[in-house]
Amino acid sequence: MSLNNQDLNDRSLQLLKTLVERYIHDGQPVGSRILSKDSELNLSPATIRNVMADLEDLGLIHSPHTSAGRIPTVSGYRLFVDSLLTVKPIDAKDLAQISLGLSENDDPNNMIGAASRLISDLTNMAGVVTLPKREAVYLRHIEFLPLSHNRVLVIFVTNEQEVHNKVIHTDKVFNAAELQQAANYLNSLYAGHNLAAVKSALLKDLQLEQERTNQAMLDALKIAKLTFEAGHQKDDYVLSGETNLMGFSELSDRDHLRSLFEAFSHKSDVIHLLDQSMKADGVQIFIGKESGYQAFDQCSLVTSSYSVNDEIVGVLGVIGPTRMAYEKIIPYVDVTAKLLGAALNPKTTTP
Amino acid sequence: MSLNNQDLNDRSLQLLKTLVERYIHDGQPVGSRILSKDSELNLSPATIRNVMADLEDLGLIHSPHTSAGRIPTVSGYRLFVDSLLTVKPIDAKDLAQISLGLSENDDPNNMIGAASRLISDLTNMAGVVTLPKREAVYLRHIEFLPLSHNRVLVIFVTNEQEVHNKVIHTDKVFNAAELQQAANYLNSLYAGHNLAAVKSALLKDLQLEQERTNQAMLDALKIAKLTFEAGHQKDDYVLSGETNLMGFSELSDRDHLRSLFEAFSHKSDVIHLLDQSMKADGVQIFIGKESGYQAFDQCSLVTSSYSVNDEIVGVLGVIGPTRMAYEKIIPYVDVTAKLLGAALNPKTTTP
DNA sequence: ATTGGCACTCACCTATCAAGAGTGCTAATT
DNA sequence: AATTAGCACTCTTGATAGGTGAGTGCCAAT
Repeated sequence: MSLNNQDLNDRSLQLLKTLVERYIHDGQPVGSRILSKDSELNLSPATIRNVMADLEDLGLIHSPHTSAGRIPTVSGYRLFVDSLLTVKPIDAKDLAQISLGLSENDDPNNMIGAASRLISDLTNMAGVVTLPKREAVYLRHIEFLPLSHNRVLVIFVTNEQEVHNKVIHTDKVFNAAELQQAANYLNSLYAGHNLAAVKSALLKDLQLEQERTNQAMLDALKIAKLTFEAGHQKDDYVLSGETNLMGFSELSDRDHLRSLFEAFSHKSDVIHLLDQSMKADGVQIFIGKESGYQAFDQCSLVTSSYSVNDEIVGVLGVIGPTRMAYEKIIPYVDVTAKLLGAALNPKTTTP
Repeated sequence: MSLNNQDLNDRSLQLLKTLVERYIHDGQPVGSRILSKDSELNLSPATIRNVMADLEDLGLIHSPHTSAGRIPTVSGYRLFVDSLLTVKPIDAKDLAQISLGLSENDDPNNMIGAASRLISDLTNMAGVVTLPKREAVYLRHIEFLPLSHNRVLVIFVTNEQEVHNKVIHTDKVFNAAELQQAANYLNSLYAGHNLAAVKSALLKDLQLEQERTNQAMLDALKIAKLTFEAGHQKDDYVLSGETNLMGFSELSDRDHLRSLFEAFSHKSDVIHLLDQSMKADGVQIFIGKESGYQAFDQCSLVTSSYSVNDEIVGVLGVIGPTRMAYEKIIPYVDVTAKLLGAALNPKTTTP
């Protein structure tokens, strides 16, 4: 109704704030009487009703039915978290729990799982953390082992300590010694180089070598080509505490729960959402249908990217009902993401 | 009431059978009138009622309330699946789907996931497959890479193509060359040997070497000890189609669903159950509380172990409501387990 | 041994009613 | 001109009551 500037005065905002807080707190539609007592404005319920009617015209709140109180809409929540929210500092005990929980691990993969479990336990909602994925991934070491027939097991290490393995099918059958030689050759040639660079160098070298007809090296390059040609990056995340979501009455409708959990198993939708918050740093919030996915209808997603060496490598987040205590959740997500990044940071290098 | 032999005549059993079938089919308590028409015995409802009263005394069926029909108890189901069931042959199209689905993969881990998804899709319930775990696991190849400080990345391959990796902390700092030498030494010493044997040999060799004071070899053995000392076998399984379970009205109670899904995430209970069916070969069935776990109250678990080279290495199963179509599910589980075993069988070895 | 008949039980559906919470509007108040 | 009291109205919620139908257990007849 475009009453925009006129009606969004301090008082309306103040009332919207208390309304949202109150609704988040006890899940019941908030009526004028309650709001009149809850806010410190000393206004009569009648006045409050007028203001609420305005807020409803603006699409910030709405009534489930005539004789119920008001509930924030998505826009209402959005305004609330963007401008009205006063975040609470994180509890010292919880902070300690996070640092401790993250310091217990060496293996990055375990660390991701630990972070996911920590944030889910602390918030009593679902925790989700993407596996770290670096832009610059360099090849550290490669190794081949012969399998039966013309199959070869490839093991290669990237970025300090990330181990990958796959099975490739070669044109001819190689024995262990030949493969060892190929690996040595490739390691001397490409170790320490960016993987993207390796791939393009590979094609060039392959052509060059083809002319020189050094069979052993040619074979090595061919094997390497097979190794790196298919994308081996698996976008994935670790989810914990999904079952916490079953405790929330607003999500406990069976079909709703089902589509939510189906989204969790298919992963692609969640990945896509998380990828979006990968771009920004700092905390990002998706409220209800803002995400664009039907399954997340009554859910909000609070995320923060985490960084290793000032490079954003992943996202940590919490999934819960739209009606969640944002003022607590936001700092928890923020801090956990920061601590996770720090914990993943390789210890100061020494030779 | 120990009327055992007398009352469990063919007629009673026949009626129990049709009762269970009917209940499985439409989920409603079965009354005497329906049963009278359903069974081919041409008995009046009154007679049926007498028989049902006997079956109830024997604890095979029970009434949810006075004026409802009868439902099988756990014992009733048990008797049904053990003695009364006539399994249906598997659908040819589905059989083709299974073989096809399992033949598309090279990586054993992918294959497990595929099997889990296949069985869950075909049965419309939850599919679960344990990762294959061989009794006899032999060391194939070991490799070390230096990390920062005194940390070393260990990669070792067991059983043809299973790649493991872990980070160990050594007493002193090693460089790449030293580690390479150690790996060579250990490979020459232990490659091809059973892992258990390697572990014990390690301790012996360590003592021997300590006297001879060959530092390089001593170091190698020490590193190996660190590598193998902590149990690195991770009992795990791949679960698919959990969300299918949300569609069954008898499980859709929120708390029930929650404890079920919590059991799925904690894994240990499920693992324990699956381990039990690892011992037997052929299809095993746990009905309702028979499993001993509260969470599986209204669920049945149909499992079959699967074998590679005549050695049982894992379990494939289906989790669904107690009221499931056993006559269809059983052969599906059976066949899928067999095909999975076959698909995992390493191709006939050639040098 | 089987069956028809009959009284009885219980879940389930529907209608009705009263209470309570909350609203919107209007007129009075500040 | 903003605020408030008052009032009629709406809609949910919970309790109560009646009716229906499916199904049972038991008894007497076949």
